[in-house]
Amino acid sequence: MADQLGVSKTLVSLVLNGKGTERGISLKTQKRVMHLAKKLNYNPNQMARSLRLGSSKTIGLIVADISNIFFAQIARSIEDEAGKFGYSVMFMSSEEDAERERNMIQLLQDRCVDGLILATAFNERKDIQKLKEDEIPFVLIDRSIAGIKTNSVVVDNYKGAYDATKHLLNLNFRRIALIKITPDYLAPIQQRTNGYKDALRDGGVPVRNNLIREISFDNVKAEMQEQLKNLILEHSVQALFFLNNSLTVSGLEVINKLHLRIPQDIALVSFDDIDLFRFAYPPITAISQPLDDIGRKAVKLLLDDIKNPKKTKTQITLPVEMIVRRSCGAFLKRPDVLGKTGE
Amino acid sequence: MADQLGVSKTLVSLVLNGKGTERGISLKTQKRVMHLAKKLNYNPNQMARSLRLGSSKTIGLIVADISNIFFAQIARSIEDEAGKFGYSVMFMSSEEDAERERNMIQLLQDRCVDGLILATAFNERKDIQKLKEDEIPFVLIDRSIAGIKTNSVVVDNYKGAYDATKHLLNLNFRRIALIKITPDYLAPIQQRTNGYKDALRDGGVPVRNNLIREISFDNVKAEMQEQLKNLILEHSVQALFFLNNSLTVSGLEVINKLHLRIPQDIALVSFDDIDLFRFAYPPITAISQPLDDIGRKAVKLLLDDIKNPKKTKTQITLPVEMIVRRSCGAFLKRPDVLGKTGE
DNA sequence: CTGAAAGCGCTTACAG
DNA sequence: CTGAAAGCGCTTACAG
Repeated sequence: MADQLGVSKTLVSLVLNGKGTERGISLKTQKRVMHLAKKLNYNPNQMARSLRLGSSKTIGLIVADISNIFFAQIARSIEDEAGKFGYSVMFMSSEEDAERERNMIQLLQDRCVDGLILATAFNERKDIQKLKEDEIPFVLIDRSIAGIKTNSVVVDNYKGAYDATKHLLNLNFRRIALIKITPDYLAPIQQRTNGYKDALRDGGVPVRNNLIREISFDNVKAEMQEQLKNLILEHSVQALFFLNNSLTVSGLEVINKLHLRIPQDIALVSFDDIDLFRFAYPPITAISQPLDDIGRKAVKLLLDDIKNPKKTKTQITLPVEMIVRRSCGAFLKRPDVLGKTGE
Repeated sequence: MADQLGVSKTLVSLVLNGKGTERGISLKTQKRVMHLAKKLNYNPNQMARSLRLGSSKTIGLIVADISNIFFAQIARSIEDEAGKFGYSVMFMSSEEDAERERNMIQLLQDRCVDGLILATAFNERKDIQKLKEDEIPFVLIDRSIAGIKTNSVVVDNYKGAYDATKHLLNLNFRRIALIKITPDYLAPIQQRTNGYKDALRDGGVPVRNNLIREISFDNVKAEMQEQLKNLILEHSVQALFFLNNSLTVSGLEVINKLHLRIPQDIALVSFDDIDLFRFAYPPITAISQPLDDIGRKAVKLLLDDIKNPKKTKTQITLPVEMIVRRSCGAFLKRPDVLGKTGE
């Protein structure tokens, strides 16, 4: 510590925290302190600081899998936005496992994060309720939990799915399968499923439950193959609606392996758009989400909440956009396609 | 604190840290402590612990951009491996900016990380030298720094680039351009460039410096368009070798826009393989890197170094693999292609 | 077998 | 205008 100056650490601390003038410390002394601090490249130990202040200037981020481009991109914007306000971020991947997530939250709390951003795998209110009771600031992204008021920034899943399904319907597809991921209690999955069902009904097409399939998060490859084979070969499905990007990628793989042509043999739409879909053959029609915005808004909400824990929580729903490419034959509309897909 | 038991916090601390028996605390007391700890869901404050112990069980990760799938995947495996040993990871994106990176290292040090994993943007030995002097454990990934012994895990860039170029040569391409990113002082870029040059020379093709182009990290889109146009239209380039995945993606975009066919009008190879390339049309031939292995090995090296700072540093070079797909016409070898590409 | 005390490096209420 | 002291929540050397 800089008692090389013959002053107390109190004084140094005061000056370094910008409370110099406020506390009436002579400008001369302030200058001296600042100067030496710079020269010594002195930075206060954040650990000690945090311990004293009870705030670590760190936020925790838990997502299903940081290597999924969807979350990676959100993580990037969170890091960026948080950084502007002097916050660092610690990330963890829950792998859609609630128990793992519980541990991670504990870990993060032990590390005294000031707040949490969660794409939570929790289905029950209980866990979230606990967070509220513990009064740790947090905001839910991507997935909200029904029946409990929290900060959240999600996307209009219902509309996205409705639009995607309607798009398929407009192109005269009738046998449209839905491929979702388990755990399927997650809000977005349910909302998307509802959008699909309602669009079907509104289009006069009955919802067939055997065209709705679930694939588990940790065994996508094997199950996808099985399900698609069954769906396409035995249930004459004409179009596929995948509920997230990894599902679509994996589906694409299987379709290739089966030597099926898109959209002639099978059409498809993806919820969640990634670079790959622009370059795939053919380019994939997808519902695109405003990832940067999700991250940015989440940080804003969180920092507000940290500063002002008593304020009422706010729910943000961001719009999605359908990017029509060629995986449904939208730009083709050749009679043979139409003929084939009509029922 | 659990003085509900009528014992001292010394005792509690001892028991919780597994030093109970070693210190001869009665099993009965130990049980009682453990029990209450569980019941109260008591977890020691890591902040205080770290302050006392001088170790935070946290590692810092700095990469150019966490949203690049290349780094995201490495981050995932780092998180995973580190987690197994009770370490959490804090990440930051340097955007290839050395000054930014310097700040981040400082930030991370202030936060008392136990060690650093860096895909560094530094070109000078100086910065790395400083890390060594400060005796903060670290390991370099993806990029090593010439002339200084540090822990590092990188990939055989020279061989990857050599193979890719030779592959192109074997298919009778002669006018092969190299697209790299600036800053181009980064070791991998240089090594890859050398691999390209040597393969050319060994194949009896002179190295033409005007076929080697640089694109800056923060302005890829605009520059790519300009460079490719010039290269293809004015320098009759037949094949493109992109030095990383974002370059390739951006290149693909421009090629599409120019309505050029791959590989008939222009062939290409990418260093670094991503999902997209399997599904692109046509699928892209690429040099694939063992991402998980990079992350895992980096963590191992780092934890070793933390435990044993005096040990000599170790350099790991992992092999790469060329995945031949169809962007060079490898599977076609139609006479017209061969004829067209011969010089 | 168990506990009182010191100290990790800060910040801030209090006193002068 | 400046400083001594307490305290954030731990761990550990020391004493009994």
